[in-house]
Amino acid sequence: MGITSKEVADRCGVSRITVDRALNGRSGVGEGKRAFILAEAAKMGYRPHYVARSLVKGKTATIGVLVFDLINPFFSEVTQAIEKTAQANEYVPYIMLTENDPDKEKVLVDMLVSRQVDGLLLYTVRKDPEYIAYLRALNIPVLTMMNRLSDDFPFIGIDDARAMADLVNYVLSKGYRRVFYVSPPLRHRETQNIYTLNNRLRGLMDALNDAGGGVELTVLDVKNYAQVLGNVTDFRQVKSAVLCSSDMYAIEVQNLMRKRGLRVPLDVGVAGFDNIHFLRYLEPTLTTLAIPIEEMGETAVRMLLARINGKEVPGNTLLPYEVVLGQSIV
Amino acid sequence: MGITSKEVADRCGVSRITVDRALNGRSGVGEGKRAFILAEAAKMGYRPHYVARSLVKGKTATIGVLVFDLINPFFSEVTQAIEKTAQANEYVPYIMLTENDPDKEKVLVDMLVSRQVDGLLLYTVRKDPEYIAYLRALNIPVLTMMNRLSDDFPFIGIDDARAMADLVNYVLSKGYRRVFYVSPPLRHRETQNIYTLNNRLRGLMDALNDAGGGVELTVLDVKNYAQVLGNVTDFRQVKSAVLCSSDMYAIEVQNLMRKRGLRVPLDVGVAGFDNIHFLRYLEPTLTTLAIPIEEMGETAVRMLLARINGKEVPGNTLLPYEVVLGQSIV
DNA sequence: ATGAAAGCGCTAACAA
DNA sequence: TTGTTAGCGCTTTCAT
Repeated sequence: MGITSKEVADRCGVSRITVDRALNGRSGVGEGKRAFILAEAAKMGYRPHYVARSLVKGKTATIGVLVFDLINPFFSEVTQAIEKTAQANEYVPYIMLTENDPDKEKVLVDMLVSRQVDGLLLYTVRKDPEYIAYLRALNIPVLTMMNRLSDDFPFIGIDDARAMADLVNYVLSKGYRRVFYVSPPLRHRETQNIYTLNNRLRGLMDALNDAGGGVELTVLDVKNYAQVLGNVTDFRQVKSAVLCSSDMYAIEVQNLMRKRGLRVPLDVGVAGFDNIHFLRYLEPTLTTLAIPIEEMGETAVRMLLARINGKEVPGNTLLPYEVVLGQSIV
Repeated sequence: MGITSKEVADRCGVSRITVDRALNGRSGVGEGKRAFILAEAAKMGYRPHYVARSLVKGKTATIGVLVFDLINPFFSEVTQAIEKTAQANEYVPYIMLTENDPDKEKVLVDMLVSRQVDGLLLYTVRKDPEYIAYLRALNIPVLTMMNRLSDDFPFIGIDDARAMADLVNYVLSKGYRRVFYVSPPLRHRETQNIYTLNNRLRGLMDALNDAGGGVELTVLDVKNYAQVLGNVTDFRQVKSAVLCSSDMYAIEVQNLMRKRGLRVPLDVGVAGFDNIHFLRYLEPTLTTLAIPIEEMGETAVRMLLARINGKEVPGNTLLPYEVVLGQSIV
């Protein structure tokens, strides 16, 4: 295909290794000769062959990244930060999507490891012991994000339970006494990794308990939550709010309410979770919990690269979060 | 690192090549022996070394994908389709973001080629002849998407001009006689590749011309378009609509109007372009132009893989589009 | 400062 | 059916 270092060497009348030294800025080649070689190489359109280099070095300067999808802005935003940070460190990420398919997750990890990624950054949807053992046996750094998997792998995320509790306390402080909680199905607790979702629900429960009762809670972890919510007509009887496990649900709920002619927050309050970039386009502004999405992607990559370079990293990194006071809760 | 095929061979008392044949389903190995080797390999945790294979095959089964960013849903959606299609064909995409930086674009292409991608799929922001010559000299298949670059590289997209014209004709048919057009800056025509944007503007102009005048047009290709639009108070004097080069602008405009207490579409019409997935969460529903985003990503990868496999593909692929009749234009 | 030899893990071509 | 030889393009000893 391309020009090889051998061809450059022949052209310059030196050995391959001398070309290598010149090209990679290593010592052991005279300045004049180095300049000459560089010029010749450029003229010939020489380009280093990363695959060959990887083979001999045993490092590819790639990382494998597994996320849910790219439709949910939370993931596309964190993925963007991951790509940016990797790029800045001259690593290239393999970005692969699991789409909530545990089997696919395993296949993808296998594929990535075959391609000799130097490390893995996982938003995992699995949590079975076989998978943990499998990952451990890979003998490459693995970092988990948001959905914690096991003590074997450093984790980065936020304290979801406390975050949700803080958000709920804020809502309660505004006098809301009836709460609907919208979340994806929480039934598959045993098989799927829903660490994050579980913690958010737990935080909600804890906050309500600590408030000493008196607040009515309805958990809507069903696909047709919109229908169920649509049948509720007496939002104003008790001051009511719909809390959501993510901003995407909150946006849906806001529209649902608008369609029914209900005003947010006058008739019913709404709160989200994540603080995706997209919220800036919404009106009324959404009360939500800000995860430092960009910082998380960036820190995750940095920590993974540190591990790859043999440095130790904390086993548990919880980033700061913030309750965002929007107009949807008053 | 991992187990090599040589180790499996030693363990099985055969030669490396026999293991290779067994593992890759090639002929030239007895069935009993094959089964035995496969079992041993699995037991030992053997995993093919893709880097070594790539080196000898001269193919990496990777493609380089350059897109703008992942924040804009248009790109994250098309990228998702690209990843999915690549994955289904056992290719892995390197997804890299240019963020509208022409210099970065070149650096990234260089990096990808060094990593021996089998082909490139570009949403390019450059269009200078040097770049075209450079890409041609790479001698690997290059496919361009949305922003056409040159006849040298197959292109996939939609007929932006006709699409915009169709959309505008629909708007005019509703009696709108005053049009504001919101677009990113169109000034850097000479240096940046704004093929798509240019065509959309041209389609708008053409449609207005064909309508025989009588329609007032204001092009807002400035960063502070919101301010300018904010100063317009007489939307209802002449039936007015704000058309946008993309849905993201249209969403911003809708909110802008809502903030000012103006009703869409009663006081002013709004139309977007792209039909991003996110629109389903908006109210009132947006009139827009549907690009088959998923189909585009899928077809682009398919065509690129066809080229990689030595097949010819059309130089110009225009996908069907559709005017989506939302509530924001009546 | 320069080069020769060896090898990363795999596979294509040829031999037996 | 099985194995040997050679080599992909590069880099790491070790020698000169």
